[in-house]
Amino acid sequence: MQLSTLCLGLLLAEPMTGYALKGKVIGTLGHFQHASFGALYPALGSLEAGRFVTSDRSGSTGLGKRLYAITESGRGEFTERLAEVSAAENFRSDFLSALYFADQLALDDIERLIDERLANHRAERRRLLALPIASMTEGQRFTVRYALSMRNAAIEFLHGEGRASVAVIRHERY
Amino acid sequence: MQLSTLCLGLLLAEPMTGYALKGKVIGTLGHFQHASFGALYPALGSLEAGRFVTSDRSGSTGLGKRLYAITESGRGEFTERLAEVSAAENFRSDFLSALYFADQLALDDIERLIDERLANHRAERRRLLALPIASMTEGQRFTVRYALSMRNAAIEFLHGEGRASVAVIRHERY
DNA sequence: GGAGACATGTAAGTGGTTACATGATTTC
DNA sequence: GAAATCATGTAACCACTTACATGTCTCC
Repeated sequence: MQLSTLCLGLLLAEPMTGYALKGKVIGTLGHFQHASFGALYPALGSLEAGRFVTSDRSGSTGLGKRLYAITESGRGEFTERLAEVSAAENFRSDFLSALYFADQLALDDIERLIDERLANHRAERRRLLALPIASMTEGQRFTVRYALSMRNAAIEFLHGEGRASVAVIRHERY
Repeated sequence: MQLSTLCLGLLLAEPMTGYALKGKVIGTLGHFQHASFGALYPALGSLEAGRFVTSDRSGSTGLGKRLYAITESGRGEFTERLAEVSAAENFRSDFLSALYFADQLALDDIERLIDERLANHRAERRRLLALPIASMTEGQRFTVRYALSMRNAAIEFLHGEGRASVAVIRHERY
């Protein structure tokens, strides 16, 4: 799903600045989407060009704060785009790519990679657990629980089999 | 990890055509990487320009079959690139993006999305289970088991909580 | 000689990222 | 008045994807 579609959906709830929009994406959709300013502002610009959002500039000097609001046509566009999304997931892992070539890697590097990945998963699990579940819609809670169950599976795997695998590789080598 | 790095690693084992390289990526790294010809041939071209691979054209007429082989400098380059990879994973999900906005979606669409995702996970699990585990290195087996444990977690979640969530949404609406 | 797999490539476009540049507002 | 956070934007680049165009080899 494109960032612009995400913006449309988020603006359904209330008008927001681009900056706030980025915070929302990172904060509440961060477990399956990303956003950078370099992508966000151009996206908002083209959304405005298509009259799917309007923007209200409060300050008049230079770059003022800009409040984006969705239009009627924007609502229609969002509904249309949402109905078209597939159930696809896009997973790319440098971690697994490296481990695939584990036989070319030093044991230290393999262990470092696994520990790093484990730390990342745990940090993300903490973040997910700290989310304000109570104030979310059921759909939003669903995404959090889904992400959580994936993280848990990954942590469990890496903690158990991951270390076992390193032992096998060590044994193969010496 | 870039496609060109992957190619380098795969060519370590034996010289191959671009076509075979793509088959390898899709077949044995498909659970965490992608490859299209439009990306592959330019990548091989720049690898050759950097003298990291050589190519041997067998047929002389037009576009002949081209066997790519890694050079000594290519081996060095691969080792260097491999040592630099981080444990990062890049996960983007249109599925979760849509579910995040479940309150804007018809119940039928929600169910369709979950069923589709479930079918995808199961198909991928079957594919992973059919892989020739015995002839793989321990690192390669590791990536398969990791992917498998993630798929299993997703299937279990969607099969159980997924349906429960739909029931909650249905209940909220009527 | 037709079908289907094998095989190579290009061009245009996409949806970003990274780095940079700037300025406003709040808090101590 | 310094530092941090809030805020907007551009330019260059990147690693792809999609669609297209072409041709070969093998098997029936």
